[in-house]
Amino acid sequence: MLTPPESFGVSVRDMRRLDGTDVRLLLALVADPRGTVVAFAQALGLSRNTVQARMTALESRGALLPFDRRIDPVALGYQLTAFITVHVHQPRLPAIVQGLAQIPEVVEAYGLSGPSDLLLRVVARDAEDLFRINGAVLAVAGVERAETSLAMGEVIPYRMVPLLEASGRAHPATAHETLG
Amino acid sequence: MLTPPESFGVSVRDMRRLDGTDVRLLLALVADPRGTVVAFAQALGLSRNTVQARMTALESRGALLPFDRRIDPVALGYQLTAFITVHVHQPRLPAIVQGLAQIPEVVEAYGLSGPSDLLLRVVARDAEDLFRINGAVLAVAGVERAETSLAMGEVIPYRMVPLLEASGRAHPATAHETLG
DNA sequence: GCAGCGACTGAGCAGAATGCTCACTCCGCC
DNA sequence: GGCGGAGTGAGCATTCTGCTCAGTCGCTGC
Repeated sequence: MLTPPESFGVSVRDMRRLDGTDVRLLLALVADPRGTVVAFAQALGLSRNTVQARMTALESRGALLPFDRRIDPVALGYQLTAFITVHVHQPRLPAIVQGLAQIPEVVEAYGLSGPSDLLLRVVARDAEDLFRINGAVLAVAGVERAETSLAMGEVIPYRMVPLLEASGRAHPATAHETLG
Repeated sequence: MLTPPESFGVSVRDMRRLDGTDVRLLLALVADPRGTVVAFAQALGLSRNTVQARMTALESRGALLPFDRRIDPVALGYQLTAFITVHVHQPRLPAIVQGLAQIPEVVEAYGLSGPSDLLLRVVARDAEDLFRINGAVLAVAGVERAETSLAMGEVIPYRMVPLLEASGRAHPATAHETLG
């Protein structure tokens, strides 16, 4: 895996990769999601101006996913999480997805390669609720089989920090960075 | 069964359910993650004071998940997402989880009921990278089998709004709420 | 070698938001 | 009837934001 021709900084607007400064900013954001621009500027040893520019750039570049992601279903009363692998009549996939999207408890769905076609992440208030939801999934026209696995525990909570750190090492720094 | 209570992240938090006002605030937050307290107060027809109190309450209550969740792996150069179901030697589960946690690309992991023991969400830069990661998973002592399914598409992007709306209808309002 | 360009900086400024406190009002509850 | 929780409006010092401008630095292209 080669590093791109090493111009540093984000010169191209559509460039996907973040440079070291962006990564450090994200790390700071993780440490204090509601921190002020001023605080980050100080923490990163950058000027307020720069941080402000980077922040808006991150947003407009789509490096930040929607806020939905930060809402804990448990707080809403959905204590259970389950994963449902779904086998479908493939030609009808689009309609099936539409049908599944009607079920609020389906909080995420991926199309998969391999033996099963779809992987759903669902949340439920309790076991009975999960049973009902499972039924709702099966009721979607085109769904041929659904296998539910209850999440017994989130053994590794969603995390991006290790990747950020790896990414930071890969893109060491911009010209102006002198901090370790 | 295979649940050492403490090692699993999903502990029973003694959080009260969110009331209608909290839900409306979350909805507003989804609409504008960086919105100011003042703006939300106006949007919800509440006083600035109240919104401020609710916001801090939400945070301290743990209704908001870490910021990690909002970082898009694609922006970091991880173009691929895959799900790996893992069968393990169950008595060694805690050590296995520890081992898996060493792999940065494993961004999330759940203990499952049912045929497989673990479900991993992994990200990778490309196919070759995914192959390497798959190897790393298999190399963890105690892992007996791992089946990788590549995510071909995020057919339903992670979403909480439908649940919020349902939740809002379920908990109509607090005593002071008169707004629709 | 020099001009251009992009990234970063420091300064400045008006207006807005924050954090906090206080006094007061509702409303349900024991 | 008194209490406590939740909300309100006001006030105030401090801080942050959003924006602009002029200037520096280092690479890139001519």
